[in-house]
Amino acid sequence: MLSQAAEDYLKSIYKLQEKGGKVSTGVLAEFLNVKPASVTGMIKKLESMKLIKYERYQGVTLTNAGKAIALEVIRHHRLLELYLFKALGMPWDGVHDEAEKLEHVISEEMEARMDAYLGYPTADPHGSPIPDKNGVVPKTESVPMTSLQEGQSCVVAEVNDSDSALLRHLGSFNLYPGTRFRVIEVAPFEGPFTIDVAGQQAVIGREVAKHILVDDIHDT
Amino acid sequence: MLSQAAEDYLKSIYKLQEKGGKVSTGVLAEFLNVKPASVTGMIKKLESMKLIKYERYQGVTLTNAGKAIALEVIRHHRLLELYLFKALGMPWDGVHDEAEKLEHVISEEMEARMDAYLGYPTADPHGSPIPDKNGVVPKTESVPMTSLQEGQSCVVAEVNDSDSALLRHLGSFNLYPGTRFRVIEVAPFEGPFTIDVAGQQAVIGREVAKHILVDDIHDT
DNA sequence: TGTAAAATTTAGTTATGCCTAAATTTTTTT
DNA sequence: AAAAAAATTTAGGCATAACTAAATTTTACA
Repeated sequence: MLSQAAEDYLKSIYKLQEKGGKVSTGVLAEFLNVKPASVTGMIKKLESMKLIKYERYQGVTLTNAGKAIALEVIRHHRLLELYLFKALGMPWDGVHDEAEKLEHVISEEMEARMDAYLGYPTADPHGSPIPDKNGVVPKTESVPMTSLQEGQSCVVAEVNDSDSALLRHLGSFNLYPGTRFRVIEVAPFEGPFTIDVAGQQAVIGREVAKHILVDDIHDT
Repeated sequence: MLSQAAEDYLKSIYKLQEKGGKVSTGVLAEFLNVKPASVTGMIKKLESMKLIKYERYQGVTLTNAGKAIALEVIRHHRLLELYLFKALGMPWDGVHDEAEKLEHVISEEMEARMDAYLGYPTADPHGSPIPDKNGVVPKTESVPMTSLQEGQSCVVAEVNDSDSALLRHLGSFNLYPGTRFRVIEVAPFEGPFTIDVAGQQAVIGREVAKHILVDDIHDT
């Protein structure tokens, strides 16, 4: 059985790999909040297990076996988030931390039962796609909110799930996945976005906007 | 934060203390499936944290602080068992293993939400009492099935939750907590019990009967 | 292109919690 | 009460996964 630490490394490598760019020792260390020297150690271990490929001073890549485990953990995480949200009514800014702990310990049986209870969902409460049991990740074609122009309307597709302060902030504007809004104004020089959400105006800073992916864009 | 291993020690000490008799290094080791030498080590650690009291070569006792943690873990375990059984429909012989892992990682928030969902229950699917949030354990006055006489009728109060083969066996006779049955015959020389459960006869061996606690006994 | 800066790896340490084997203490038996 | 048996503790190791500090390799720039 794989350790929780190892599972976290694989999950992190997957996420960083997804964002593009090479997954270096330093980037991984930063992401996992450990020192680079510690990452070197775990990399060797995972490499010896054939879960990643590694070239000294270069970076890591997941093997098929490693990717399968990463996706399994991510599936657990997102199913748990949605389950805790829907079945237990936990707030969307609280489910991430809980899922982070539970994802490593639930059985396949429990995973399957949550999946069935939820009706085989394809996205968690933050809009992130839930890989299916075969490791197939639902396709999405969402883009960062920062690429929007004045006058465009769109639907929130996905928001970063790990920053609960951000999530509470978005919640205060009713900016949940599925919510449609329209860009009223984009302040010049990388300034904030003023948007209209269900008749209410809200001002969203650049940094926040980077963490919001949107979908179904229309020019109005 | 206390390690999972330490929590398991405290929980085990509590359970062994409950059964009466001194909780010696050897008994704890046997119960936890580790070697006595390992127990000595953890005992020292828990003692230094003032969670247990210990006298060399004598045995351990929980302090109030230690007992509080033990009861918290047991509360998690039993709430989880009932939750998995009721909310996710997991079989009663499967919930123990899952709860064993989850009990160490759920938050107080999740505990409270499961508690509310379940209507503040006082017993798990195997009839074991669920301590409340203040560590108060519901009183029960059940006795081992082995103390029954021929002709007596009673209700199943509690069965050992950790032996899933036993649970499946009992399930096949519909012997769940709350089920009433009557003793038809007790074979001599420590022999098996023949009982009547809802019109069906069943033969229950001594060893199995030891793991069944009963309640509400009537002579018929 | 050579040197300084940055990134990475190696070497050695720490903490947890388990193990075995040997030493010690307690209990039981004769 | 002494000797044998049983229980417990000590001593020394192992694996995991982190850390710091020092050495090495790569990259970047002047």
